[in-house]
Amino acid sequence: MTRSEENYIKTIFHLGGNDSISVATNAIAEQMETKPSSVTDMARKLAKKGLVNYVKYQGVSLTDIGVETALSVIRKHRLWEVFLVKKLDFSWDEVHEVAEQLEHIKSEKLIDKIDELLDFPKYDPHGDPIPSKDGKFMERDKQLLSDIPIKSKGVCVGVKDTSSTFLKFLDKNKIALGNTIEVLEKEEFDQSLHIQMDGRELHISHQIASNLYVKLND
Amino acid sequence: MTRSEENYIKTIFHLGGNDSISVATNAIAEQMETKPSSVTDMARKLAKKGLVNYVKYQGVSLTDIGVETALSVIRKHRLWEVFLVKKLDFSWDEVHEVAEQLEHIKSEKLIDKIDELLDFPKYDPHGDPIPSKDGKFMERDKQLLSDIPIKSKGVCVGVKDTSSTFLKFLDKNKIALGNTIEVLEKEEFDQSLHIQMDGRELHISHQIASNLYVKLND
DNA sequence: ACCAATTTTTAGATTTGTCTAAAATTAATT
DNA sequence: AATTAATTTTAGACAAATCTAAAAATTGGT
Repeated sequence: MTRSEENYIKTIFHLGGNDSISVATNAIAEQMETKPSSVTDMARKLAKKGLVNYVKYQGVSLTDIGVETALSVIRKHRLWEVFLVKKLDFSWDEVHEVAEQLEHIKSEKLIDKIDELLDFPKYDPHGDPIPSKDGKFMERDKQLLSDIPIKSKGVCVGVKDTSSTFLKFLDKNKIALGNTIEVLEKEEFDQSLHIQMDGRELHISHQIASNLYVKLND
Repeated sequence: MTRSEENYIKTIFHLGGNDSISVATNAIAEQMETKPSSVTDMARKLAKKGLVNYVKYQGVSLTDIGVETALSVIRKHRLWEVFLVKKLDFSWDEVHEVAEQLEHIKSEKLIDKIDELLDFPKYDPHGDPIPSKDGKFMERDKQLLSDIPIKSKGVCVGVKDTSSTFLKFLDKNKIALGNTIEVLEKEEFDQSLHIQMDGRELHISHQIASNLYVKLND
């Protein structure tokens, strides 16, 4: 597995989801900031290796081995992110780039030891689940803050947008994973929300609410 | 800097030393297990980038910038080795391969934080000095065990051969860096040594003694 | 100083991953 | 259903890093 192959597999997984729905050449190209013709070439190559199903003009889907490979890379990416935040005091908006490099390091022992050092974390700094060594992968029961009814209470468990600008905005407003949230009121006009977060009242736009994941209290 | 360029620079440094003596194309090729013609190509490329001095048929030497680059890669390599041993319980014969990969990760913040996490170590697990952030690099005052006079006392501070077989041999015989050493007797016939190491007496061959570095007591 | 052996370079080919521009296919619209 | 629009593939080219085989330069020995 070359670095490039791993990146394609990862992208196909992110676009096609766990069930490995067929993904369009163009979509892959756009996501990876490359050209559709390059994607076609790689699709052929990965198909020959048995990592994807590829039929001309009908997009690409991951095989079982492809999914396994994707999960292994994603596991590494997310574990490194946790490492950077927990052990080296990186902030959550700085980890992505570096993890993009570290995820390609080839050593099973290394990543297992990192996992152990971190005490087997279940989620990365953005709230995304970390696949286990054997590729199990528990998507948390969560909803967008913008989708939950008024008066409901929950805990902030993830972000949808992981861009540095958004994450820094959250930091500035002391919105962090683990914070409790109650929706007090919803403005009909612009869908903005009045919420209570860890005690203090806050007014947030729909834009923000639709990029924050909440786990409702049971 | 591509990974390949960094590996060439590192090899030229190791062969040419700090003072950047001119290194033969063939020597580089042999060390890197590649072909001389490939080295020639890379020599041109690195010369154009200002990292080496290269004159046809007269070998390659590092420029100041080349030395700086080499030290930066070596610093990363050795810090990662310390990390693997101290934080992840790798043994000293397992670290090289993985460090070969990790040394190419591009993030100044990452390596500085690793340095800090390890409390700014001065030496790697094999006793080799770790260059500082600004490229300072203190070679320890040390001698081969095979070269020091009878009755002299010192501390084991490094290994010359870092092969897995040698390191495992040392482990098996409980020879470790930091152990005290006194040379009791030298066998004229085969240059083998009777030594005292951390209290117990040991008989070691010339082969072994000529791959162990000792710092004499003052 | 010459010849032979060694080292180094050149020339041309290969692989991987990428690109552009043109052709082929599929999808959408009237 | 025919034509236009969008997507996807093909064909051919390129850069990086490597290789082989042949040519050129250097070195060593006498």
